[in-house]
Amino acid sequence: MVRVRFAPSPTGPLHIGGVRTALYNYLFARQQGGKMILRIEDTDQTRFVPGAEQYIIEAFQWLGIEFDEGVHEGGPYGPYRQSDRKALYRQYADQLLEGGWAYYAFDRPEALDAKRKEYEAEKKTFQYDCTTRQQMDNSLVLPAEEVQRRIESGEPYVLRFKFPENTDITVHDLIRGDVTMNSRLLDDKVLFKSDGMPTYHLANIVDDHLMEITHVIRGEEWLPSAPLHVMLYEAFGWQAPQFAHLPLLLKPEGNGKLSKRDGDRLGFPVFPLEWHDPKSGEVSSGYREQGYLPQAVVNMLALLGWNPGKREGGNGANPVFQEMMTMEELIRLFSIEHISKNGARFNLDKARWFQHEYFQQLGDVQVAEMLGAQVREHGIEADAEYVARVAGMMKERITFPSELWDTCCYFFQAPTEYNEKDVAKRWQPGMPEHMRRIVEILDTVPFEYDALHKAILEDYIKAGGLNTGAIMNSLRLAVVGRTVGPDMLTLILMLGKEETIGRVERAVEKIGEGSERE
RNA sequence: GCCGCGUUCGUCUAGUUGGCCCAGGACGUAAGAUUUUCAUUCUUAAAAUCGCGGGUUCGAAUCCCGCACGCGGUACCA
Repeated sequence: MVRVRFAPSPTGPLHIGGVRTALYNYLFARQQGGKMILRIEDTDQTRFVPGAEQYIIEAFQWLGIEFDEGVHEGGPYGPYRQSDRKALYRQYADQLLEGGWAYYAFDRPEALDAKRKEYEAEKKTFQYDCTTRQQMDNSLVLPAEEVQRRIESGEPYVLRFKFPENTDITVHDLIRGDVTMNSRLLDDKVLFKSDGMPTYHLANIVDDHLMEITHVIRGEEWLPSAPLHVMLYEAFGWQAPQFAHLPLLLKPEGNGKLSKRDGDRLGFPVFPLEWHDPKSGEVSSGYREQGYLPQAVVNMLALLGWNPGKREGGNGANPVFQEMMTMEELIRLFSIEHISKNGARFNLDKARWFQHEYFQQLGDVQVAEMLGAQVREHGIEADAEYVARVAGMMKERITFPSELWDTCCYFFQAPTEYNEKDVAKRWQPGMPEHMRRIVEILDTVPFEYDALHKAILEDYIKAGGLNTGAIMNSLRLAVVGRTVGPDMLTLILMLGKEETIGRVERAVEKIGEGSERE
């Protein structure tokens, strides 16, 4: 039975890189018929941010990434928050101590800092490892009685992992193959802190084992510490899970991994949900609040570092690839083998494209409801059936729900001003007279498409040798206030005879001869 | 510095056992068609000497070696 976990630490909002990691875990678990677990890794009490855990849960609910077990779901392997598991870790640390895999270290943080500075001055880097631990203040060099005395007197200490001196440690990674590092280059990581909490490394391994995790799918930033984890499993005599280290998500331009700063600077969210920082009061934008559909975010993220391979039925010489995929399809098509090894650069244009595609897939009823709500927000009472017709007609030009009102507003209210550039370009001398003639036509000809088309486009414009673009765009300007929008006659029919005539007359009055304005 | 990972169109990528690849798709870009306008839609185009340099081979994006560059790690943070 496959069991995977997503294990964030509640130090702030969830980054979309983290969302992608969780998504891949989820897709894999679902496809394999396994379980997906949410574990909160809050062993660093100093970095705890209130609200972060709740934010994480809410984000996944919005995205449609479901957990089978976890802080919010409960489950047979709980508790799922490491601070609630605190009492559990010490015995495992002791087990390591007994087996000679760990030792007490009394060095104070200040002493270690000083040591690092000292090395730095000589352009070297200090590392607490097999080459230096003999010179440090620990149970490897101190007499047993002295160690005992210091512990009993309450002197603070940490427990460090004791790496064997010169052995190659190989991590088998599902994405990268075998990665080998020599233990002499690895430092004796702290496993148990002086505050009585384990560090990530210890807690993570203990919990993964206890929770019977079979596959660890996590970010590439963990690859350098994977040998430590492998050694830890060996020290405990436990079977290690399979590892898969995901490529990083890179910023859209320049170098480095995607950060909060980039989002703010380049104008796109790096968080699924809007986040209000409780300490600084700073607000960071979220995909949800910007109007992105969760399906679009999921689809876009899934393809950043993974692809489904060739589409079934595509011909060999010119393969076609599928990009639009529902969560169900992603689950069916997902495979660790198709995860790429190199970092993926985040692309805002592609994200917007997905959003447009998914917005088009929304049902007409749903779009009508969105539009209806915005109409009401502007204090306008409109017939539901009319709103639905407008929504159906305008949907294809919309990417974000927030654009709905702006692109459809003239269906519900007459323009109060006329776009200056459009006036300058289209409202040529003599235009008021043409508009008056069109008002006449509107008033006398049967108010239906074919009749209006014949009377305006053919009899008046074409037969009169007039410029279609100039007249029709001026008419549009008069009716909607700018020169964008759907077919003019359809629009007129939607608005009704009186409303249209009223708008044209008002425009003539307000714009006048146009060219003489100001 | 040291260790590790990576390197195919501007971006995401296909390419899994070397020949069907003078490298395919998508986004973006450009042009055209459609429309009275904008958007949509459709068609077409430009766009990678497969990081560089050597090898192996009849034949390499695909195998080997070296180099360069980028990224990650190097905390009593995760």
